[in-house]
Amino acid sequence: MKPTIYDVAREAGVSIATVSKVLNNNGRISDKTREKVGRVMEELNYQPSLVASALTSRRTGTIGLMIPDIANPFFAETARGIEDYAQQQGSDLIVCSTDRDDEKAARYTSLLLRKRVDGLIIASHTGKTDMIRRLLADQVPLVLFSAEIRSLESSSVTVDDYKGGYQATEYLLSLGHRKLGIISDNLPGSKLRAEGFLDALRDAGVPFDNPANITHTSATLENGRRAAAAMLGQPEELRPTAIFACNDLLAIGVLKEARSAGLSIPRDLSVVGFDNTVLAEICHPTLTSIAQPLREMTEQAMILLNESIDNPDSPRRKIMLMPELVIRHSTGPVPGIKPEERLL
Amino acid sequence: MKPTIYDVAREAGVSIATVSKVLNNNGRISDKTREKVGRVMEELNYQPSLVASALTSRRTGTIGLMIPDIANPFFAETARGIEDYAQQQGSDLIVCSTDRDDEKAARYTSLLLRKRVDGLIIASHTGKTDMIRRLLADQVPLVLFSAEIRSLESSSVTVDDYKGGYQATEYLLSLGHRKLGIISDNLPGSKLRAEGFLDALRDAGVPFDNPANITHTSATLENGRRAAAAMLGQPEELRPTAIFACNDLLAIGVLKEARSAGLSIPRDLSVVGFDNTVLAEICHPTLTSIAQPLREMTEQAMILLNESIDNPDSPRRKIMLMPELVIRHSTGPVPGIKPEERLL
DNA sequence: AAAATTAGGTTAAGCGCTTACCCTTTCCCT
DNA sequence: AGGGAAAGGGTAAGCGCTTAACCTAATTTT
Repeated sequence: MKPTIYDVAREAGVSIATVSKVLNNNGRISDKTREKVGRVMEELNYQPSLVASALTSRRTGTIGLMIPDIANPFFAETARGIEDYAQQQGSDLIVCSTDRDDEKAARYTSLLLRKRVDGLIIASHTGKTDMIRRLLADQVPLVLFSAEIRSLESSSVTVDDYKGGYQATEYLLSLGHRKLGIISDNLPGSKLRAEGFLDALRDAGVPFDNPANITHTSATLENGRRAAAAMLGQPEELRPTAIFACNDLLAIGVLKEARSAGLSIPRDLSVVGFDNTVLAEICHPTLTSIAQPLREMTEQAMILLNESIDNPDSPRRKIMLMPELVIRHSTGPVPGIKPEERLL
Repeated sequence: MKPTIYDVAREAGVSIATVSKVLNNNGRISDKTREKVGRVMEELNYQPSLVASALTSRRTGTIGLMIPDIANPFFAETARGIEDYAQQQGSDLIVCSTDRDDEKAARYTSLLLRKRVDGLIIASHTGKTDMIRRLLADQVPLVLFSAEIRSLESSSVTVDDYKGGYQATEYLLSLGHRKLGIISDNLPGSKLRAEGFLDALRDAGVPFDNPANITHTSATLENGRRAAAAMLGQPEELRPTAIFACNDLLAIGVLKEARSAGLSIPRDLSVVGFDNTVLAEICHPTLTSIAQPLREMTEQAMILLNESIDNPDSPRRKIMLMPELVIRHSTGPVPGIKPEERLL
């Protein structure tokens, strides 16, 4: 049997309260006792049960992370950031892949609540607000990650998606592109990215009048390919010379399709992705992408979560961080364009 | 305050033992009582505390997963497989990224033990056996994943690394390649892969006498590049026409380096990777790779772990699964080779 | 009809900690 | 020297469950 606090107390000739105090380093304990108890702990290889301690102290030291899929690089990187931060404060992470399935999310949420996790970071909501609304009402410490819900008063950490879309588009315009395409997915953030795209065009006075050059789909490589195939299959005068994809996977699909259509990148087509995952470095040519400042985002998320854990009715805060354009080799100027025709 | 089992018992007019029994669906309870209690639980939105129940039942329903880095696609996919299986049985996963740092691993392990996880899946050991040996001695249910330790009597699930290396090499030989290179990393499994490589050459009677064509390094894209640069920089007669890299990341480094050296793949160079991660589909050309049967592996790992949890002194088992060659576009015949010169 | 089962609960003792509160000593001040 | 404060530690009541043991009434067996 694993030794308990009673065993330690007995061996050290003190009460369990004393042991508990040296364990948690509080209360008044003389150096001598502290040392003796410490020694006994070593001898017995005592591992205090955090489940017992959680029962009394109401802190489990574990936080739940809800994401669509841990096998998706963007979320794996997110998880890593949060894990590192949690680890620093002695907590750890239960990872829950929901596949954006509301029922699965509900099951997981319930499990996490029964496990009495200290808090939740949710990066997988589907837009259905009722479950989150209920959690909030129940005072469950929680922060929304990477996608917020405007109608809800919840803490959140996001990147400025609108700005990201705007930025990507501005950049493509500056390279001389005038016929642009956009492939968006069906997530909340992507809507904003698309808005940014459209507004950037409008602000530059570049018309966007070909409905075939905007596609909504879900984020897979194959869908990216298909969407690109449709756009690139148009007659030359309609076909875009640059495509903004709302995430890296879609963008890489575009890259692949372009190549098999015999186009050279970036000469014949420029492509910008979003998220700046490892994939952007892996593919060929390497992908220009809008980076989410993941490390800062995860750090902020943990800060907000901690606030909320320490004081359940501390004010909720929404934090929005700036995206950053990372230029690689999938983008280039429109061939033959004269410098003065470039924007900016 | 969250309702407890006492609240439910009081409202339902029964004892807490009864509530516990309907909760766990054991003991003898009439349908009427069961229903009434169930109704009260709903009304109160009762969420039984699994931490309290863990304290008595000695089952936390959580398992610890130790991996080098959750942001590494191979381990993220592993985690997903284990998570899915765990979820089916109502458990969940604490993910620990150790960076293959023994001290970090020790800290995490201790945390997991104090949290009284039901068992450990370890995919991150560094070859230092003492910590694992101690865990085993302490009867901690555990299974080694993806790399075993021959000297230890521990359950494990691995792919046949030797066979994988052999298979990759056989395939390259069958394409007519005779000057091969290998880039290995410093992990236990990779040694076996390299052995398989060398034995395949020996068995085919193909000499491997150029020490410059074997490199050991750690698994990063950049290291793959560097290693490839060294090999490809040799005079034509020494330079390999095919390279086997012991994991996908290294292989992709090779792809990149080859391209910037102006080589065309697979015409001028064939490349085989290992692990068959998503990256193999992302890169260009897509990567021929030795696949680990991840889904079966994670399933087996969970089966072994469960056995060990249910009966701590059930016999340990080592399971080795077969790798599979997945042919994509990074490999091809040596140019100009006649069919009869090919090995089969 | 008496004895033996069975169904359906209840009682109470933990599980291994934390913590408010209390009790001695010892020390310091005046 | 006497009194108060501080230092060091102990007591005991939970935290919210599970489960062995037990009890009573109803049902079955012979």
